[in-house]
Amino acid sequence: MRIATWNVNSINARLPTVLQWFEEAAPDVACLQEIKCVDEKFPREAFERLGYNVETHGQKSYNGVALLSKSPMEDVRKGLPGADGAGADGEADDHARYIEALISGPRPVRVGGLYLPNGNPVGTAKFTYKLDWMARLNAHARALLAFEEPLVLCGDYNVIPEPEDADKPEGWLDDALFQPESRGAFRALKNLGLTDAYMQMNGAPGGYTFWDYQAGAWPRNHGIRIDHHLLSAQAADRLTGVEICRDVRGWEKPSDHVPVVVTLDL
DNA sequence: ATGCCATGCTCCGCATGA
Repeated sequence: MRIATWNVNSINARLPTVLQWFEEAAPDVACLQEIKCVDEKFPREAFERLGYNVETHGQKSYNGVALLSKSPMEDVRKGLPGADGAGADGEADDHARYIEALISGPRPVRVGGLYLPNGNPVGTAKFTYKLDWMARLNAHARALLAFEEPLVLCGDYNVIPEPEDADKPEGWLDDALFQPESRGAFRALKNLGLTDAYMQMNGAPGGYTFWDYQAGAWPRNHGIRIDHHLLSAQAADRLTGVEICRDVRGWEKPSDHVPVVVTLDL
């Protein structure tokens, strides 16, 4: 069972590139982020032709997540608990950033796909929203872990966990992705009992998943590792591989993120 | 010190991203 995450930066602007990768990589499950469209404008048929069941939690212009699976999905959830209620400032949270389903099969696995808020600039409501969202994710992860089943929470976490996860960490010191509060909230997630799949399987510095479009970040390899798979113990026990599809960043009309795929022996 | 590049919409300039 191969489970992918990929922030595609607009599914409709990226469709030929995304389909090319799906035909080559053929993941069993894929979580997409930043589809940047409402459900009705998601190119559902293109993925159904490749054999996928499609669930979307879309939004106009910004954010939006999708979950694709070759096996049928059950228990589909769109939005974190509390996410469609009130945020810390009392305003309704209408960001489409989380989708989850139980992937059926001989050994079911629950997969949550997430697009964690960027949080820049630090010191604004955007940063407190990021931390508030991470607290809600923590509470939901805690509830899911109580099932003691294979669980994968993957997506664009918008957190650089450690200095080794950036080519130029000094350049990120003032950024929301590398604040002590952001890193601490990510660490708190792991401390619930979740395993960072990349660190378990490889852990070598330089496993970047994002390179900015600007300032020649890709040719200079000024990357960061911010797309992660966090695994429950029951999933981590069966983890056999992690692949960062780095070459996709060099394709024509690329996303600024690349796909990351974990393999579970389920 | 700023913008660089890319996206979608309010569409020819703005907001957002990381």
